[in-house]
Amino acid sequence: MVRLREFDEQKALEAAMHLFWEKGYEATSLSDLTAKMGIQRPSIYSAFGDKKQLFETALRKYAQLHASRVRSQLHKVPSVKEAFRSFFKGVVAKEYEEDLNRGCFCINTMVELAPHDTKFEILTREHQMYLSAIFQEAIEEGIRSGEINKDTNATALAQTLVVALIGLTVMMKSRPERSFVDNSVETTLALIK
Amino acid sequence: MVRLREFDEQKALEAAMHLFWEKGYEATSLSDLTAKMGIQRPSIYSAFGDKKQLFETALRKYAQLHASRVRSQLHKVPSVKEAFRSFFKGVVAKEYEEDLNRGCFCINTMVELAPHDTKFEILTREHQMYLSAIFQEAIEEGIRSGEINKDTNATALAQTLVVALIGLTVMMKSRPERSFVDNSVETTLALIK
DNA sequence: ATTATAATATACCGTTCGTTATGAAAAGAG
DNA sequence: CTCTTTTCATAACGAACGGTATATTATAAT
Repeated sequence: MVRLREFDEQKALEAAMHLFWEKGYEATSLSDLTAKMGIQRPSIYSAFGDKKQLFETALRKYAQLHASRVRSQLHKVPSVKEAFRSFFKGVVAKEYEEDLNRGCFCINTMVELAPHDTKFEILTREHQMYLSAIFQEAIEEGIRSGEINKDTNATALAQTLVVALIGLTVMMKSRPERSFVDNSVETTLALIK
Repeated sequence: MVRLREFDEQKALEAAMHLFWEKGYEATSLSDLTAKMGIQRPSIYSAFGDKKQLFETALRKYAQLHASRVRSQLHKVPSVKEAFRSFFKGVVAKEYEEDLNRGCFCINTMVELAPHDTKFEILTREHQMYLSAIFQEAIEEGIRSGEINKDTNATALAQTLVVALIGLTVMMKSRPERSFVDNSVETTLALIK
């Protein structure tokens, strides 16, 4: 039992995550990975397995970070309606600030891998379900506090907001005029009554 | 001047379109293409140029077919509201009927290529703008006929429906329970008042 | 029938792909 | 120090990639 690992496994994984996030699975080569992760090929294989396994590990890490980020963003403001508004506006603002348009790693994977790989179909579906549950809890809290109409179908509304979020994120990859997404956000938020 | 082309160029292009649609750009190889198109590599290059050019031609063909299909679907029923309902329900039904989940070729390209290739950023954006214009015209017709509230912002509503359509199409790639998308469709359609 | 031209089919090009065998370097255990 | 074990770096593996040179086949014009 000797010679400890010289590289930071979590740092290397984050580098891989950002690379797969930006370029997708197929378009990311092992040469890209070794360059950005700062380690050699055999180190990748010994620490993370093959390319698909590394991708899966990176995606799981992303999903965790993303879910906790969404959860905290939604509870930053006392008003639920304002929380959703600032959340959606934040997503839009962030995407328009960046030069490169990475969107959401999970959504990218839903498009690239989910249709041909059951493992990623399940993984991405469960993440969306989790987001939907987060949304639903916030909505139900708004109903209890009287901020949201009490005959609101919280489940259906949460699911609709998840779909809208996906649509927005994908739409922004084609860089439409800002007004397009702004209009869409405002119109969608009007569903929270 | 001599020896006419033995293969049907449009048939070959359609085969390429379905292949790129199903697998995306990177995951589709020239061997896949020659197999499905029924022609050899040099025939592809002489008739369609390189892989990227063939992809672009296939996507343009898809966009034309898709736009005309959407337009006709939206004008099949006299009531605009019912037209949108049957359109969205048709999209959902079709996707759940199929074994393989291809989604929309243009949306797939928005995710895979638009962020890294300006040509496809523009091409996919313009298609979404065109769809939005088709939606908007239908909404305005509904306003004129009195079926839709006259203080409706037709532009914003059309843009919102496009975003919802994208979100639905992508979400279905993870094969969620049918109720998820059904709820989402109904809630979104409620925006047309 | 011969010639010229274009489309086919075969086979191969150099690269790059994901993966791994090999050996040197490093460090705790005896 | 010596042994043992794991990590690291180099380099190579076969396979598949996108793309093309070559030669054969087929046809319209002369």
